[in-house]
Amino acid sequence: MPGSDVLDPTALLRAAGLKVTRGRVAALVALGEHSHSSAEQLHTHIAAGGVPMTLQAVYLSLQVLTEHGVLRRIEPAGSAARYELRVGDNHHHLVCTGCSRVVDVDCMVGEAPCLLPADAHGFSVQETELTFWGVCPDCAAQAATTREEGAA
Amino acid sequence: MPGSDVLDPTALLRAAGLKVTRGRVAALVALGEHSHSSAEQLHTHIAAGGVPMTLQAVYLSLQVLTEHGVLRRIEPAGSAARYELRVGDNHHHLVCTGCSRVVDVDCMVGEAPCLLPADAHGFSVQETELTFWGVCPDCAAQAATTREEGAA
DNA sequence: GGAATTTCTTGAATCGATCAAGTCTCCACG
DNA sequence: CGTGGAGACTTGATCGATTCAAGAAATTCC
Ligand SMILES: [Mn+2]
Ligand SMILES: [Mn+2]
Ligand SMILES: [Zn+2]
Ligand SMILES: [Zn+2]
Repeated sequence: MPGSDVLDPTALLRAAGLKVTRGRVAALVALGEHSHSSAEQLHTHIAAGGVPMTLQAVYLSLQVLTEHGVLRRIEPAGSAARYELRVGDNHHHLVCTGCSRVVDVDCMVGEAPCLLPADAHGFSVQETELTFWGVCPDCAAQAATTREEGAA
Repeated sequence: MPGSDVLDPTALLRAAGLKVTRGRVAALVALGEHSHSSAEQLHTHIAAGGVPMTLQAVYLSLQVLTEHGVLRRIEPAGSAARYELRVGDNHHHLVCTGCSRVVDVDCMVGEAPCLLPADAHGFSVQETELTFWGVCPDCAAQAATTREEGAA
């Protein structure tokens, strides 16, 4: 079924004017399968896929891809930077305070920027970063189990 | 004029059940005068105020004060953690992409949490963190000057 | 004022990320 | 095809922010 592939790494790289290399392709594929992963997580996934690649090479690829707008980099407080392929769509993130899992949250108000401060203090606001912190279902279940065990 | 003091470090510490020490008082006073400062900036301010205190001691004090809810700690992406005395009022921050300066932004919708995601994905949302990124007046002026010089 | 508790100092270590120099790969051109 | 040169990748060092650990000093409560 041609065209059913969600991601064409080669096309993405060519469109960005970047060389098509094994490492970059591997990084893009890994990100397509594991969005919001850290550099180390991606390195692990890439290695598991059979592509030999240094962690530093992963960092380099992610840096270049981010600089060229192919990737988006987010830095939730208290955890390593995460990367994703969704760029330029003004979506937001929900971060679990237990396991640092990150999931996408669409903007609830409309187009970008979906929110502006009441008083900008003379700043020219270019980006509205909205991060929700909470506990994901898995962590909530785990906490419930732990409480039961403690009470028993 | 008794009572005109904006901050009583000793009372704050006692209320939190913490020992009143020179270092903690110095940290609170410095924060009162320089909100949203980093640990190193606070250390510099404290030293300038004539109080001998190690950078590590500043980190320890900030950690304890944050754990006890006396301080709030924020971690803007790409810069060191900042601290402030405004706790529990659900206000937000405006960060300059040029100099990392941080200023307060009051919530524009109402009480906490002033915003909730359209789809919480099963998470129990506990905190809504909203960060605006932009360029502050000083940096904008500086950029304008630089451009003029470049054009001249 | 003195003992017990905690905080502070000194120094090392950690984590995530970046830098630097040399080697290897991609790809445009012959 | 075959090759040359820009630019990726590897290896190893380095960095900044923060934390950890053990002993010395300070604070609190009697
Ligand atoms: Mn996302
Ligand atoms: Mn603030
Ligand atoms: Zn979780
Ligand atoms: Zn600025």
